[in-house]
Amino acid sequence: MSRRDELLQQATDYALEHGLIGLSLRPMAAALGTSDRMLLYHFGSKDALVIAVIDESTRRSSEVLRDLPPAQTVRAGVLRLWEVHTDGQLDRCQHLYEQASASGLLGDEPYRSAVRQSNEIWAVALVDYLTACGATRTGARRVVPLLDAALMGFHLDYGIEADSADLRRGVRDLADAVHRLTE
Amino acid sequence: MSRRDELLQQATDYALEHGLIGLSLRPMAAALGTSDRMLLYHFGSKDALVIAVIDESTRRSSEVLRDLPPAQTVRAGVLRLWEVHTDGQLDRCQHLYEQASASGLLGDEPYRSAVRQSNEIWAVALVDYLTACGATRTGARRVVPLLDAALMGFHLDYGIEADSADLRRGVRDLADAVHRLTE
DNA sequence: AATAAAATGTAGCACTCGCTACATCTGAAG
DNA sequence: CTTCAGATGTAGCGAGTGCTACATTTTATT
Repeated sequence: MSRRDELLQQATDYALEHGLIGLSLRPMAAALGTSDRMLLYHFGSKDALVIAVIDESTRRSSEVLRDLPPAQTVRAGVLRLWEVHTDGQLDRCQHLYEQASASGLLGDEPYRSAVRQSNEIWAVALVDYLTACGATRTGARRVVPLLDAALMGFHLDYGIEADSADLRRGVRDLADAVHRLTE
Repeated sequence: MSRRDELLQQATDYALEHGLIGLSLRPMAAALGTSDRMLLYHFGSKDALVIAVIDESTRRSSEVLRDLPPAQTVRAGVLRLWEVHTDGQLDRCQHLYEQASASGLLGDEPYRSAVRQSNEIWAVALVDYLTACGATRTGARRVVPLLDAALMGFHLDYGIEADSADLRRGVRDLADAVHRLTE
């Protein structure tokens, strides 16, 4: 593994823990046991580093989805998806995506492009998982926009305290709706 | 209107246009025809100013919802809600909320508290609108978590190009699901 | 008009930011 | 061993940050 790749792994870990918003090179470099100078040497600029981190985070999260054992039904699959969303690895990746997305809201680069690409990869992974749970491919594709939006919305609204009765019922309602739409 | 209130209105306008992330006092003050010194004098600190701006934005958006003529059915109401979401005033308020929410994801104050309060006010406004569209109060309350999450998710995913076929179908699916759940 | 209080302007402090110039070190090829 | 390119350390630049000290002007009250 090249030095750049090593640093990318560590930088992604750091960003997943500390967030993208307000990220600055010097504290990150210190935590990684290197210097801002080296990060810029290997990545070219802060923007390029941020893009690489977003890409790596997207890669990791879709890998999680690919390795997730399919559920018996689409309804169960959606419930499982939400469980995974609130669980360590994916939770942080989702945070990172949401931060990047919010940062790109007004069209600011590099977030806008990075987020769009990330979103496409994620949508494909979602479709694959739903089909593995028994949905037709067209049905899965049809329902992914709603599913993705609702999952992200739940995650953003209840991000910290992911354990309210309202939330649980909301997720159940979502699972039912998605199930019905893929029949 | 006190000087503070005048400045708050202008500051909110500015934040709605330029975003919360990376907001800094001096450019904002210059655009408002005042100085960072004065903003800090009237609001005490940047954090306090940001909180005030979030509150004002929340007030404006729930006012939009309160003044929105009810639709004939819940389904039509949801479609109307999405239209309003992509339309000038509310669109920007939603952007601001999403930026604040993303900033508070890891628990950072003052965003965390401000966002929670904003979210509660918004949920109440949503319930009121749904009931005005013919939903029962319990039905509306039940479905608001899913509705709010999905609307925000759509907004975040398709924030810039709010005109794709996928998105339109997603919104229609959401409207159907919400309609069914409030019957 | 005198006085207190609120509002504003000026200047700057201490700090962080991304980034760069330049020197140095390391390790493999010739 | 020499050479030379890639990797790293040191130091610092110029700009921007939130915020403050202090003086001054404006406004309202007695």
